[in-house]
Amino acid sequence: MLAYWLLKSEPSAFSIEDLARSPKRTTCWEGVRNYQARNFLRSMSVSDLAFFYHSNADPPAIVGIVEVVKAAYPDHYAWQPGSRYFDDKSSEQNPRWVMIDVRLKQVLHAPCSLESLRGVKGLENMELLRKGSRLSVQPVRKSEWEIIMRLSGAKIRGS
DNA sequence: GCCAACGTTGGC
DNA sequence: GCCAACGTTGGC
Repeated sequence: MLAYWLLKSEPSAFSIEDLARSPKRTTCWEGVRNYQARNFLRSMSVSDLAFFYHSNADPPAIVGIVEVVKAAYPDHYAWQPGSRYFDDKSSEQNPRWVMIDVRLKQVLHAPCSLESLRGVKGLENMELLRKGSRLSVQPVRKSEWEIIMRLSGAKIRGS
């Protein structure tokens, strides 16, 4: 069963333009260091779709659509001393954190700013819009996905 | 830059 | 197990 997600990235760290320039428009999604977010990464399957969201941006917005092309595997950055993602409690023998690979499917012609999504009927319970929401990996309901796809004018089929 | 909302850490 | 202190996220 195809599932839908939302992935946050600060464009100053890694933007949708960076992804568009990446080899095969594909990147690993490393650095998630929150247990709830990690568990969502583990739940992802190849061919699941996700919104690419620019956080700490002007304006914060959903800017594209990516596809999961590799399911969760150990995040080796956690083992690298000096990496900003280093975690001495993670090891090759006992990996604590995981990453996935995603490929860019589409850059939205009309990005959906956070502000523009507030008040949209059907998005009342969306995690992204919850006050104080900080989850960097979050599930998106199919109904929410379809509403946003329509708003953005994106052409990808959601089935 | 401010600060609310979190998650984590560590003393007890 | 509680909870205060602290660090981080991320909108504004």
